[in-house]
Amino acid sequence: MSTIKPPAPRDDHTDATVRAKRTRGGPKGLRITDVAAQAGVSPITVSRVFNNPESVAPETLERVRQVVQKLGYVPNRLAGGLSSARSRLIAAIVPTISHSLFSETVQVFSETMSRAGYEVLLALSGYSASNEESLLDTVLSRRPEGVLLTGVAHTDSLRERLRNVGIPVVETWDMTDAPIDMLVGFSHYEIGAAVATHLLERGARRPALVSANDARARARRAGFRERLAQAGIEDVPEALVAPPSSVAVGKRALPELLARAQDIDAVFCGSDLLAIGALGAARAMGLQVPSQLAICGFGDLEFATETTPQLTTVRVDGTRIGVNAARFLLDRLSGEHGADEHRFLDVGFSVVPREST
Amino acid sequence: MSTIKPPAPRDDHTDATVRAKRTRGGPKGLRITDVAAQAGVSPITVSRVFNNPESVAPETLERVRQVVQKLGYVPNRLAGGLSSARSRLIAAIVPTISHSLFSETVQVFSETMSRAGYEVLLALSGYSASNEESLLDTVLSRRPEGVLLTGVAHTDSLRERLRNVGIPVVETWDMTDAPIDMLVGFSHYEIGAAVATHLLERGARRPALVSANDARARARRAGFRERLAQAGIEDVPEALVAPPSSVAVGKRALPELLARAQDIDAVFCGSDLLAIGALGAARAMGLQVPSQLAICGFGDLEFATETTPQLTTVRVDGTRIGVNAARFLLDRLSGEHGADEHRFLDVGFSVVPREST
DNA sequence: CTGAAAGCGCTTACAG
DNA sequence: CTGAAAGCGCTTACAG
Repeated sequence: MSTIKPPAPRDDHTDATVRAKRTRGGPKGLRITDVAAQAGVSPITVSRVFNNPESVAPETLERVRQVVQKLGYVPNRLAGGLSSARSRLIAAIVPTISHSLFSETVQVFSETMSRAGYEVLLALSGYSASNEESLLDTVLSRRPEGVLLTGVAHTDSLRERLRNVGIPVVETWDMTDAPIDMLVGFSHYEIGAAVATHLLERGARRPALVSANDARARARRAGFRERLAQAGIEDVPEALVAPPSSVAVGKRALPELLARAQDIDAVFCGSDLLAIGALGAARAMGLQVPSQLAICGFGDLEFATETTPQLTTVRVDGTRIGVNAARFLLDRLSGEHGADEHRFLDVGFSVVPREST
Repeated sequence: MSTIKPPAPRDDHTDATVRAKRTRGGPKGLRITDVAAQAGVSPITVSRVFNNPESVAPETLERVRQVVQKLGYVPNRLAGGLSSARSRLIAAIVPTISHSLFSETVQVFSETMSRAGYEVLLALSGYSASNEESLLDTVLSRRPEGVLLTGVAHTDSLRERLRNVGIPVVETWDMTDAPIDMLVGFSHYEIGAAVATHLLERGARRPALVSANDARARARRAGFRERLAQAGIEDVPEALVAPPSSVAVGKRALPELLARAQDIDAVFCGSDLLAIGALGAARAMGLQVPSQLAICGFGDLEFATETTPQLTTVRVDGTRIGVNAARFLLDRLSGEHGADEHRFLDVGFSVVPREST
């Protein structure tokens, strides 16, 4: 009997020895080699069962799948992603999902991506462009294959970075001539103008504004003011409010405005929640809505139509944005559309006047 | 001159050669070795700059950071996670985030996790336990360090799997004696009972129910019916509705109920949206709310308080759930609390009667 | 249809 | 405070 032991012929043993030597972490989970050994195939074949099952013989496929099932093996996508440079991850950076129109977009975006085999990494930026930029770095560390962004007001550095990494990007919920890559949105400027037109047509003489101060709110404000200016109205009382917009904030904003200009006869609010708050305040002050004071919101939240028929609102299709943003990304990822094809979709909006409800 | 070329002594060169040989994917992004070379340190030191900066000399730290900044290097967390067995990922599996109370929970959960250096993988299960189970596998393939689950009604196989992987788990938005690990929620059964009590106290003699058919809705239904049974009311007209619950669905449900039992004087609806729909239907039928028909919702959505003071509702603190779920997970991850400490928090609820608004 | 070898880009566990 | 060696668990790009 030789005293020099030859290396164990079985992989099992070798692996165990090597692992014991390193002692990284505790007992490790199942690896592809465990499944391969049990099924009597090579690890590559197991990999194929997950990633390219058509290329595996039916019997082999079945055998491997049974072992996978029996062992409860779940492939490690950190390893898979590293090796294949395909993370199967999509990042979505949105300001917020609570009390918000964006939640609809994220919902359908996530559903659509999930159906296509991608998972969604959610990052909440809270309306700050610099915050968004630092979140992007965090998110890029996962090597996502695509990114959904909210709005078009990003830092230059974010824009540049994203162009450099070369993954597909969709900007949403806004409009610009110079998107980073693709875009699904609508014009906030046009909304402001349309609301101004609507209010003027309804006889408003002294319109006011309750608005947040983010990029999109500013665009609506600009459209609103410029349209009013065309009609000779230059002085537009404004109440700027900090996010998150809420009923309570709207309730406080209206009296403020009226204190500054008591002849206000119309208010454009940055969201339906603000509009509902303004409506509450108007009622409390004995003002008739809309006869004495017209109020317009933004977002057309489902409940608002039902509960506050006095309010005009602006309807925007967050679901359509989410679905199409996903499609744009998926088409690019599947190679159906080239990287030079900067697709663009304006989903539009509609002003929903009080009478129509 | 020898014709046999020795291996290049510089790493730079070797790397390039090796990479060219493999040609996996196109031109690769920056790696930690690129930063290391430029900064004149080893890759391990660069790694430390990101993961353990205190252990690096101040000058070295500064130098490396400058190179990182200049190059725009973003570490690859697929590689980092694989190597360290720390993915810095937390999975959140929720039924939906649109029109929903869960969006609040996800929002604060995500914010809290993000502040602690974790990212959130969002998975939308849509109220199906089997769907939830298959989503879990997808999600586990990313090797998350913790999982947030909605509700306590999971498949046995999900429960077992999750116990096996041994990562911290928080179940939320419900209550049970046998959680998988930790829990932050409240009792839907108790809510049903409390609403029944409330309606009875207000003089209801013939209460009805509009409810979805998921596990939590069933628990509320059970509490509602059992409390009514104690008061001698065994026959409770019910309308079962499919998710997603909406104003429109509530609007249709009420007439259905009344067609079956025209003497109904109170309705407990599974959500505020349903309640608002029922309110609309009641108005359309000329019924006074609450004097002729009391309506109770669930969720206490912000707008509801303001716009529909006729409705009673049940207030539940989704934000508190999210914050505490995150804390539970983080405490466990930081090692402050052992894996045997199955923490538990009942955040309770409150019935908000119509008068209080 | 299947597999052996090499590599993806990091970090661990030492040692100094 | 810093680094050389080895390994994390997969997949690619062949070859057969």
